[in-house]
Amino acid sequence: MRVVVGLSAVIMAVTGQSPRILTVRRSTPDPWGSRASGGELVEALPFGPLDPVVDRTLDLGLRRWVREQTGIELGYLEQLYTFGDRDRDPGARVLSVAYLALTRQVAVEAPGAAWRDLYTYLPWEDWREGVPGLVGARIVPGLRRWAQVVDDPGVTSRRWERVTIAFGVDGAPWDRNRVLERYELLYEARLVPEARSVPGGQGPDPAEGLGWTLALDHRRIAATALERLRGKLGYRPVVFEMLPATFTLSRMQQVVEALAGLRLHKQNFRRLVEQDRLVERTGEVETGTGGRPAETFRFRREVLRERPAPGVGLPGRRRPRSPASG
Amino acid sequence: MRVVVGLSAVIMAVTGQSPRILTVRRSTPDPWGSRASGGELVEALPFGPLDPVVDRTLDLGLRRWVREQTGIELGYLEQLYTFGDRDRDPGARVLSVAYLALTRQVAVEAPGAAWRDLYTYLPWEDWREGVPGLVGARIVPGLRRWAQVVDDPGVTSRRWERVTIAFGVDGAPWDRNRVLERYELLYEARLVPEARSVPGGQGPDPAEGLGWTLALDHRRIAATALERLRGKLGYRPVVFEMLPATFTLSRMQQVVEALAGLRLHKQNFRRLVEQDRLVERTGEVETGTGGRPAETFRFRREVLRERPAPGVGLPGRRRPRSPASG
DNA sequence: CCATAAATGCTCTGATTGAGCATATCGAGG
DNA sequence: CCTCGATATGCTCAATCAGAGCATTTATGG
Repeated sequence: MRVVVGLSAVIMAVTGQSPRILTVRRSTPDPWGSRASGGELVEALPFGPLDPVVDRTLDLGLRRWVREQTGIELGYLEQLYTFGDRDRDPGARVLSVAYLALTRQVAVEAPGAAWRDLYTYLPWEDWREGVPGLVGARIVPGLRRWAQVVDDPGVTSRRWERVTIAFGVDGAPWDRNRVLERYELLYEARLVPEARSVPGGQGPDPAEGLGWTLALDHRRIAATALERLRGKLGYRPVVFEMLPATFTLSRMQQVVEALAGLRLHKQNFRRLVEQDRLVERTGEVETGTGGRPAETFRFRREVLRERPAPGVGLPGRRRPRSPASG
Repeated sequence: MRVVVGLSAVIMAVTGQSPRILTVRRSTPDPWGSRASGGELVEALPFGPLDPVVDRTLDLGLRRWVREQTGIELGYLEQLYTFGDRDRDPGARVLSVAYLALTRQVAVEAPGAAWRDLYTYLPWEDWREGVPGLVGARIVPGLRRWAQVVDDPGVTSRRWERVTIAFGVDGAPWDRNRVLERYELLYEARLVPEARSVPGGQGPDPAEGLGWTLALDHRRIAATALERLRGKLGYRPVVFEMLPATFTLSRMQQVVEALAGLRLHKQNFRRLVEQDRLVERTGEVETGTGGRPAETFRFRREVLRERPAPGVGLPGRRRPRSPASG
């Protein structure tokens, strides 16, 4: 059996309050073929083949076809994970090396390409307005059922433990970084059918499906990307890849909140980034924000030489204060 | 050009004070061929092909051939990175998916296989006895030269900035997690020739080489593994994968120190893991340690449901106290 | 001029970290 | 039996930090 290697990209930006990813439309049965194959069109992450002769490195290969397909010249790029389950794509053994790219949002002229709100696909990850309704309404019940349908009590309890840890049930805290674990639980419990199991799969899923689907296992790739990015926010200055050269602290906070999926205390956020000397004032102000004009800042590169792990300092490193009951 | 996919494994354990990795001997020119190819023998990470028909997932494929080749049944396993530079292996386009496996040390009977101290290959990463001598003696001078040989002052300053950040020069702090960055700098500066550039490459490098070499880019893979593991120590209970079911806190500290490459304050270490309820007492003691008997502990699984990111809490999150001069 | 909306400044308190001093307990040697 | 050396384990102190909330400044729109 022949092995085919492809490269997929999660290209992320933040517009307004939304974390966005770039998607394209591809035909269902043969995502490798061109639009001619006549199948149904589904939304997918941009992906392309590795050219083993031309592309000196995997990174360069990805940059090449992203440029060719969308006109975007990628900046920050990082390898995420290589997916290669045998039944991923029936027919051939497809290995797909997934990448995460961060960018300021740019217009894309490619046909079929669009920036979509990431939480459209992973709605349970957005806690900015509090616990998302569907966690209590559908996810937890669904997962409880999944844990309980098996006869073996050992399996049930192992499954349920995973649920509590991943979704913060039963007094466990919500860990914003366990994005992939959550996705995989939902997948195992068949609450988020991947596209191959839902031939029609476009738009919000019928009946049981949660969130919108993407082709193949692309939603899993998106989850991997979000997990990586959330983790990295805290110890590498990646936010700045998604901000213009100068920006207000409010804007910066907005971007962080969009990615972390939670609200932050404004004054503390400001104190942290200033005290950590992650940014410096430009001296300019930005007016017209509806209130007092905001000073603008820029990333202070020198921080890289001053602190070991410069990042934005999100909450949650703290031990929960002694719980009432053990 | 045909693409070949292989799987390599960094199998780690800690014996005594040493973090070890499992290595095998392979013939130089054709690492894929069997021992018959007659070339020189070099040390390499264990690796094997992906069987696209048999192996349902990449993980399972790796577990399969590790079992077949070494008899080891792997436990904790995590994908690290996929290496695929074109000139990685002259001749074919080789894609190698690298994995990190953690284990308690076990005897391996496979011929040519051996447990080696990881710091044999990356000696500058071990700060347990203070700054390793070769950092000041050879690395920093070598990198300074590398930064300065170019004419373009922009290049020089960018190179030097990378050096200061990666190696903690010029007042910058040493960041134990930037393992890969350090390796890549040394590689670019040709201070750690990879095996293909050193046909004889076994044993401590002659003249300029730092540390022992491994076949191909396997030393880079080992660096990637160490970086990942050091990072994860702090927020996932991975140490326990490398400890027996019950252990003393001193032993646990020893393992953490071996991996993190630094010494920890004993009383604080103990306070942290106990206070974080990462472990619980077994009630037993272990005698014969040369002093007061040590109580033994076991991993407290429930911590996963109590804290968002349970790990061992290494130093370094704190801001450096106001430096004498800005 | 007044109300509203942001942006920014500051304070308070409990936790948490980094260091160091002090005590307990075992084995070996006299 | 007593002392010493080696660990293990307990506890305290001060500096720093995180989480919350109150207060002030400066725009814009009646």
